[in-house]
Amino acid sequence: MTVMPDRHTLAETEKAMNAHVGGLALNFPAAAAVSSLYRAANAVRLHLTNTVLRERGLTWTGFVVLWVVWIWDGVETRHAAESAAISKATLTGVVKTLEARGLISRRVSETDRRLVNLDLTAEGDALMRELYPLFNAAESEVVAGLSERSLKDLTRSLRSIVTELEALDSGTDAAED
Amino acid sequence: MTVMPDRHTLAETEKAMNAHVGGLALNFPAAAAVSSLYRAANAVRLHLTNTVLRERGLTWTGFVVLWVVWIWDGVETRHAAESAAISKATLTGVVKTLEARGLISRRVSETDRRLVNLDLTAEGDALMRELYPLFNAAESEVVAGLSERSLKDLTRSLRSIVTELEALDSGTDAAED
DNA sequence: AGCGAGTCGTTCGGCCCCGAACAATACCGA
DNA sequence: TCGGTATTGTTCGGGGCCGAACGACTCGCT
Repeated sequence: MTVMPDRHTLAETEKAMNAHVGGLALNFPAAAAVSSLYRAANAVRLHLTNTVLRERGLTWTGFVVLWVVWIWDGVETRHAAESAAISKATLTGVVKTLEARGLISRRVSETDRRLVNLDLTAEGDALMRELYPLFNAAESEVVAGLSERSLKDLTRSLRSIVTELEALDSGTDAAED
Repeated sequence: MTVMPDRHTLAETEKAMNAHVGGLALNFPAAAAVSSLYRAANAVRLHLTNTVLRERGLTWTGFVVLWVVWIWDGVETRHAAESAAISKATLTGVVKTLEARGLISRRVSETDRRLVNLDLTAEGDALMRELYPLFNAAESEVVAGLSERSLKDLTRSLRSIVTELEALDSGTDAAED
């Protein structure tokens, strides 16, 4: 087995970056943070998918949608999309998949016929009751290396980024005057 | 305009969670961290894509691959896939797209005919030289709300998670004795 | 020399993912 | 009442994304 991974080291990457853009006035800590954020999110999704979800035939996004519907005892699709942080178009496809597996049901609202309500089937509910504790245990393992304090700070910083982005994006096309 | 977003509040979500799984011995801080991590990564990708990449006809992943090849002055595809944190299968498709746009070139290695070397074309190089400073400025904006100290801690914690995951995943099917 | 084991990039099938365009529906002011 | 405007979920087209299977290739061993 190779002890030294053949992928490039952090220090090597920084060196190569400097050789290319060292002269420019760039924000390296910001680049490092964004890069780490993306890598970590990907790694976590991959790990949780492979250790918990795949053997049950669920994808990450499918599980997230299931979770949202479960926690709220059924939701309208527009809220489900926002809670799962995916577009409405994506949600339509994911729900179709989950519906085909008998885990979720769609029901057009009677008071507003544009709306569609999502509910778990009995099977979906049973699955989540069994699966979520396992999923959460895997989540625990993922952040086990962080102190309680670090974990709290991490969560706060990440939420701060999300908040910042919401402000930035919503202000983009709004009136300035 | 609605001041109060109609999506569920953090506190409301926790309340609903407690109602469902409050009796179980779960790790809530871990769940909050993972959830925040995923949301933040998605939000950042969406924001940077829409503000910088889309107008140039680039996707997030396409840009990352371009960046990796740029920084290293050409790489073998296996290293590019790992650096970009995507599978080899995905890389094949992304490279095909970038190649069709004349930004990247493929060249079979002469010493080992299994390997393929990736290089930027002159056009690709010019694009990165112009684009990366803009991209980095947008990255700066994303993390502008964090103090220097918070940013550093954030990056360290995220890297720690990645490291932890690499250990977990590689140890899964390896010999234990 | 040659064969078996390992590694490389590609292909394939299935799903996620999004923005844009769309039809159905609801709401509101004249 | 009724026409304009806004909102909802869906469809469509183009890509990203992965694991599994595969053919091409290399290398160590005999």
